[in-house]
Amino acid sequence: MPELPEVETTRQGLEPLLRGARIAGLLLREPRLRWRVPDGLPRALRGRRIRALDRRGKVLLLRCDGGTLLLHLGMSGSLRVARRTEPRGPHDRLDLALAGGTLLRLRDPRRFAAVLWTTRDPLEHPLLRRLGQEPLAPGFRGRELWRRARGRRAPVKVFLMDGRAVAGIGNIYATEALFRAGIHPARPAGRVSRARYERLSRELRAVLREALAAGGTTLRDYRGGSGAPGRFRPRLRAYGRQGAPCRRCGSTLRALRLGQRQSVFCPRCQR
DNA sequence: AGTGCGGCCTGTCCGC
DNA sequence: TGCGGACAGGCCGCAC
Repeated sequence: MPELPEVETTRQGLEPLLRGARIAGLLLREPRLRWRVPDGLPRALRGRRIRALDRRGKVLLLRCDGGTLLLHLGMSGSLRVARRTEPRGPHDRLDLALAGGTLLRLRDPRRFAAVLWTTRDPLEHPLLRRLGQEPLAPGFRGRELWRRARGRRAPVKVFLMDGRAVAGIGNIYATEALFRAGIHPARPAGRVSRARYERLSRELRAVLREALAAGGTTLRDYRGGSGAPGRFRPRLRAYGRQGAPCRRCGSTLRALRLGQRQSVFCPRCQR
C-alpha cells in the first residue's frame, strides 16, 4: 500500500509526538514480519531518546540516540499513535511504548512490513543504499531519470517503480504519473525522450504533492498517523479505473500486466 | 547487469 | 452457500 505520499503523511502526523520522546519499551506480539524482528530489539531500544522521524523513499527512519529504527510498511502496514488502554486488533503486530503512556502501534495484516535496527549510517543500509532521487526534493530532475534509463529495455512503468532512479513510487503513482504525462506504461524506458522524462518528472511531483495534501490514498488498510484514511482515491485518474472512460478523451481505459502488476492506461492519450 | 519470475503473507472478491 | 483461484499498496532472491 503505502507509497511515498502515505508514508510522508504518516511521518508528518507522528513526528511532533515522537520527537524528543523516550522509549519505554517495545512489545513484540508477532515478530514474524518480512524479516523476523530479533528478540533482542526491545532491550536495544529501551530508554533511548527519539531525535527525529525522517523518511527516505517508502522507509521511515526513527532516529534515536545511538541508532536508527527503520520501518517499512510493506503492502498493508500502517502506524498510529494509540493510548495504552486502546483495544488492539488482530493485526496489530507491535507496540513501541513511549514514556508517558503513549504507544506507536504497527498494524500489518499481511506481515510484509520490516522493522530493522541499525547503529550505522542508515542511508548505507541495504534497504536504502541504492535508492534514487527523492521526487519531492528540490533537486529532483527529469534529466537524471532520462540518464538512468539509457539502454534499459524494461517498461518505463517497471523502471519508475524499481526505486533506483526515483524513490518511493509504487503502482498507484507510477500509473497516475504516466497517465498525466501521456506516456504508455509498456514503452521501453530507454525509448522515452529526454523531454518526456522532464514532463514525467513534473507530473510525478504534481501527483505526489496533490496526494500528500489529501493525506494519501486509502484503498483498504492504510490509515494516517492519527487513524484517518487518505482522501486521494476519488481523484485517481487511471489507477483502478480499467473499463471506465478516460477523463481526458473519453476512450475506455485498458489494463495490462507489467512486472506482475496491473497497469491501467488510456490507449489514446498514452503513447 | 538487466530482466522476468516465484515467493512471502492474509484477506477479499469473483466465478462456478 | 461453499470452494478454489486470482488478486492486492512491496520487494527479495534466483535463474538466465
